[in-house]
Parts: sequence; structure tokens; C-alpha cells
Amino acid sequence: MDIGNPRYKNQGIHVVCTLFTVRDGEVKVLLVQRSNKPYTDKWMLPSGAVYNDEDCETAMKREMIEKTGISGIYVEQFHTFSNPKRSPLMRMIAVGYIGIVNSENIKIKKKTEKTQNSEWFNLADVPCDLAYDHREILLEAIEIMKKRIMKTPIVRSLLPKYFTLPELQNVYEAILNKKFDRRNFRKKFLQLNLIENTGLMQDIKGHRPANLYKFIGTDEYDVDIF
Amino acid sequence: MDIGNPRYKNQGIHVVCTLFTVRDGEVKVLLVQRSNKPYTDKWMLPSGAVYNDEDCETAMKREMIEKTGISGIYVEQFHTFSNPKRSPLMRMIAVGYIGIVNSENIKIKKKTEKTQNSEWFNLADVPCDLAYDHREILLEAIEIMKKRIMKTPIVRSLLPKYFTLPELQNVYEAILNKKFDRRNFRKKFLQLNLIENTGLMQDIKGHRPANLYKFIGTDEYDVDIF
DNA sequence: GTATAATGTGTATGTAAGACACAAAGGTTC
DNA sequence: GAACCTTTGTGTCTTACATACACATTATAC
Repeated sequence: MDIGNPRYKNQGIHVVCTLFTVRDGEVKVLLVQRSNKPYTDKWMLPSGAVYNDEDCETAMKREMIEKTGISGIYVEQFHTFSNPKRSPLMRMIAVGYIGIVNSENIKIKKKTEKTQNSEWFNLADVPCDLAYDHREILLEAIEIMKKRIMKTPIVRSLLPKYFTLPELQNVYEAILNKKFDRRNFRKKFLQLNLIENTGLMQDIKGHRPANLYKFIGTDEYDVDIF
Repeated sequence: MDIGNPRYKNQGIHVVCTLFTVRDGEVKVLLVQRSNKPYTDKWMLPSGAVYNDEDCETAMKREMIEKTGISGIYVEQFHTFSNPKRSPLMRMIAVGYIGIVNSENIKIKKKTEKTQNSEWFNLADVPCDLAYDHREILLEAIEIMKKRIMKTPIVRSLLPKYFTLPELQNVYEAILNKKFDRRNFRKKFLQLNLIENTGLMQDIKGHRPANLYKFIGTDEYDVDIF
């Protein structure tokens, strides 16, 4: 192999993470605000270079810790973006990941070496002029997340360890932006055998408390609190 | 951005194509045999470097023409492989694509600048010691192809312009390695509204000829005959 | 104890999937 | 041309799943 061939010299590999959460019935995505050139002050999806001794998933998790302080997230690769003009600096492709977390107990870093701020944005409030091609990446991630939400364990990490069926239903309704019949939703989800009733009750005032459920099996996707 | 940082210097981007076909009721994959180091004489999936002025899909199609002479194929990205040790030469990630073609009328190049041979292999006959991590890539591609075969237009390119329903069923049976009931298969496929009866009849001797069908809509995935 | 606010439950209907057997078309053979 | 061979083409019944829909229950607040 002709490593120095100018046709494919100076290529770079980035990872980019679209991290979603649901709070107050709204789907939100985590963005960070740049402090450096290019795209100074623009918002972007958390992203960064892959080191030569890492695979992309490892790099993505390291970047998330460095730029946002969030660790232990479950992510899935969804698409690799390779438009040759996507970065003005150099030839850079981006391997895209999707993640979902329960943001209730997560404190995000606001300021880091390369970022001046970080925020959860409602999808409707995301600025149009994200850095690089991150708007395109985000739009594709939203579509794919909707498709996967019914098919992969991605939703586990959105809920606390114990949750009620109405809470679960609210999450699906927020993400898919549609309403479900309560009886049908419960019937369908329960027969999937993914969750079980703990026998515990929700601690709430003002109305009948709901049963608490938990996902059957692993707790491997628990999110560490930073 | 610190372009010269040794932590992410000298990275390379490859594309790799798992091109399937079905012939004589068997699923086959196209492999090429290397002539250069490393992995001299080993078989591999067609693959190559992405140039700095191309996106990955363009590079993949160019590589296929250069290494196999096959053009005009429809492909879908499926996964990016990034194990830091996957290439012994340098840090190299591979963006993986899946394609399917009707190989009946395709003549493949046998010898090129970097390859000494190319062949369609039955899946059971693929050598275990493919170059790089191509065995792993192939195994993942097979799984994903099986899932997508029912959901994307990928199967269009496997059949000639006009085909019979039994031919279509044979293709699905070969790929999924299971038998379908003829009546149920026809009922299901016809109600998808993807194909239409042309009114023409198959030209065959020895038994009742079948109706010829065609895919509704575009011919955009026609494969050029080289 | 009465009102309020949410949870929890069963049935009936429509739609898609899966199992299953025989007639029809064309060619070949005698 | 009659009988036979090979493959295509077709309908119904059963089962599972998706959808539509209304009322009783549990707790708190007043």
C-alpha cells in the first residue's frame, strides 16, 4: 500500500454522537457550543477524533466523557458520513452513533477545553446552523432512532431502574409523537416479556399510585451519575 | 484542529463491498484474490481506499469497477469497522456496503493491477482465512442482508427485468434458506404492490409456462453489462 | 364522605399470517 | 390424440396480532 499517496493522504476519522433524552414529554438532544475555529460559537453534536489505538465506539464514549461528562451510555452505530466537503479543514469522515439516556440524574459539564456550553435542546429548538453537517446527521439520527425504538434495547437507558407503565408509554408517545391506547399499549408491551412488575408502588400524592416495573435481565445499560 | 497530532495521524479510510448473487438456488459472494502484500494470494472482499475528493459510496463504486469490472450496482451502507488492529499496515477503518446483483449477464474481470483472480463463492465454500477482518465483515453482512431483503429494494437488482413468481420465490428461499408455501408467498408479495403482471408468458418447454412480472416503477437499479 | 385525578382491566372486530389440496397449461411419449 | 409428466396457479379455514372502546379502582384533598 502506498501510504503517502496524495489521493488519500491526511484523512481523519471522527465520531459523532446524537444523544437523546425525554423529559416533560419532550424529546431533547444534547448539543455543545464550540469555542474554537472553525464554526466558533456554533452549536454541534458532541464529536471528536478517533485515536489510533481506539475503535470508534471507544472513542465515542471517551469523547462524551471529555465534552459532556456523561459516561456509561449505551450507543448504536447508525451511519457513516463521508461527504468530502463536510469539513472545511481536512478530509474527515464521521461515524455516527445514537444514544438515549435518562437525563434526570445526569449533570452535564458546561465548559471544557474546546466547548463553552452544553445544553439539552428540544428538537424544535435546535438551531438551524449547527457546525459542519451536523444538522443533516441529526435529522437522519432522528429518523433511525424512531425506527429502532421499537426494536432494540435502546429505550432501557431512558427510564430509571423502576418505572411505571404510564411513564413508559409517555416516553414512546413523546418519541414517536403519537398517542397510544393505554390498554393496548400495556397488553403489547407486557407480552414482549421485556419488563416485569416489581410489586412495588409509585410514591406519589394526589391520585392512585401506579405499579413499578423493571426491565428483565441485565442492568448493564445503567447510566453512571457523574 | 491539530492536524499533525500523532494520536490521530496517518489514518486511512477504506470501503469494502459484500456483493451477493443467487444462482442455481445458491447464494454466492464475490471475492477477489490479492497479488500484493500483505495477505499475498489470500482472498478478500473487493475493497480499496477512499480518495479525498469522493464520498464513500462513490469510492465503493469506483473500486468495484476497477477490481471486478462491475458497474451500476445498487448498494447500501451497513456498518463501519474500526478495530485498531484490523490492518497490519496502518490505522485503517472500513465502511462496509452490501449489494446484490443478477450475475447471469455479468462478466467479471479476472485480473487487475492488484488482484490475480475473482470468483463467485458459495457461502459454504468461502475460505476461512480471508484477508484482514473480511471474514467478520462478511458474516455481519450476511446477517444484515437477510434482515434487509424483506424491507428494502435490494432484491430488485437480483432479478432480470421480467421474472416469474416462482423465480422470485426461489431467490428468497435461497437467501433465507427456508421454504415458503407458494400460495402464501404469492399472496403476500402481490399485496405489497411492488410488482405487476406484464401479461407476457415465460418461454419454456416441458411444462406449463409462468406469467412474467416486473417491478413497478423505476428501472434505476439496472445493472450495466460490461 | 364526597370529589378529584390518575391507574388498571376485558371484549369484540378487523387484518395479516400460516396451513393445506386440487385443477390447469403446456410439452412429451406412445 | 390420449395418457402422462412437470410445473404453474388458485381459495378457504384457522390462528395470531392490532385496533377500537368504557368502566371500576385506588389513593389523596377538601
